[in-house]
Amino acid sequence: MAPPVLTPQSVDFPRWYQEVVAKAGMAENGLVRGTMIIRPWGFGIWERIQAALDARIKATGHDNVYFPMLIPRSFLEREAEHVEGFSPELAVVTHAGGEELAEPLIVRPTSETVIGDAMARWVQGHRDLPLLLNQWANVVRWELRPRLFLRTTEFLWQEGHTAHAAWDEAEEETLRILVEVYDEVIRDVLAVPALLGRKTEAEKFPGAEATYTLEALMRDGKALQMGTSHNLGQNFSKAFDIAFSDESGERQLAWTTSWGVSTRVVGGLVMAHGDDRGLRLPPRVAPEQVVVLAVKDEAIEAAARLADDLRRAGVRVRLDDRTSQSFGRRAVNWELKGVPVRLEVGPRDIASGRAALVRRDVEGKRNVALDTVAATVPALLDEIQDALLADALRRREEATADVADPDDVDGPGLFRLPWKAIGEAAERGLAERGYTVRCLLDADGAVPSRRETDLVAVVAKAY
RNA sequence: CGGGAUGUAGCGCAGCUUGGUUAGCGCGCCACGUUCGGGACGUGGAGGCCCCGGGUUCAAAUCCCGGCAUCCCGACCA
Repeated sequence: MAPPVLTPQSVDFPRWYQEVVAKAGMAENGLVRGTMIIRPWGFGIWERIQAALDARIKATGHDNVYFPMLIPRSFLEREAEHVEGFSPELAVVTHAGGEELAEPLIVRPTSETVIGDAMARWVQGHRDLPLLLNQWANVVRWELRPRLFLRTTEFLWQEGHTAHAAWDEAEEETLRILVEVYDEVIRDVLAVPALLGRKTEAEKFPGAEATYTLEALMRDGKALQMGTSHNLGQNFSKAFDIAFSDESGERQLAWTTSWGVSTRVVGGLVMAHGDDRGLRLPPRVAPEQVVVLAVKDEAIEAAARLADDLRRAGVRVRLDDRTSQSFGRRAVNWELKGVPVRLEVGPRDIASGRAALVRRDVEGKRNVALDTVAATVPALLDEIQDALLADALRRREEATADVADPDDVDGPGLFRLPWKAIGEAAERGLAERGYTVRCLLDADGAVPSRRETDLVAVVAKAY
């Protein structure tokens, strides 16, 4: 037996993560500290996520736009909490064109300010509302401790920015994005079950009135924020004068929202599903859903035919006919990359009209008929998609404990306890021990409304 | 910004203490052959500003001074 491909998760989870990201060909460090080179396999996964998000963002009525990456420093300073929140992590351009700039430029850490400025011009009357915008962009935040995908200096994301005529419309928008866009993609595409809730005052976005979040459990018992949606109230419309004339001709300030999902979710996908052999990709995000592996030269032709059948059945398929490499090496490699299904075709299979089918999500191989298997694969991919979600949900349930008191919070996993039992003082106490309130839920485990008082806090260590 | 460590081939490392032939090993890469149903093996080969700058010395990867970069542990975060 060859030595293990990866450091086992149980031995050193962070090391496992770094190794799997590198060996699966997902990403590596860039030349500048904290930056990331996303390799084809990693970018392929991101493109699938991006497509799923983009489709739902458009389906809910938003239009894509693009704003510049450079922002005058004075702009950021308009919203007090916002500057305070971001100023430590800004990258600033002080020189350009061979000269020192009169006003330094900020490389955007997020775009509320520039988009707010444009909105102030674009919104004049109530008929201009709601204004529903989204942009795909890169942003820069000078993070102190970067980790590939999870926290990089520069990252890719989408940021939605909307303006509304009334508070409840903004609130509705904030929650619609959370539920109809983010949760759907994270659950149905990434097969990651997330808890949807509200952030505490301590954890909310700088400048927001309320921040909603999707929190997912990773395999080491830590939580990861997969996305956020903010109701900005009138904070930014005050700062940027986003105002409109209502039906009665009164001048009113608009209510705005912003929301984002970043390349961080790729890291979440890795840590939610990956095992000691590598990635386990849900079929809907897998750049290749099936690999047909020709065991020997004599089998290449039959393998190619099978790959064609699969392609016609609508499956993203890759033919591996690199017979100059050993079978074992290739098998290990596809497992590292997490391709959901592998079909092995060798001379012995051809002789008996079959192929060996290997699912990445479960142990074992089984024989299937070479000429009919293609037709059954789409249903099998759905089954794998569901199985990964079920597995992640089961893990989360097993790792969730109900406790009565902050002092009972100890060890990995999620802890549910009454928010009243914590409060803002104990929240700081938990933070000293490395725990944060990930989100607040209502008594039924749903997103709490603004007025609810009987809240449940979910506490965990987080990335 | 504090504490710790490291910069030598694409990657992982040895050599440095005690300066001295042509700087070495494993993986990877290239060629050929034998292999090939779970990380194959043999033979041959390519690949180095030993992080940068200065100093000591007949002689520096090795000793000294300065710089830069990266990694790990804490405080900030999508």
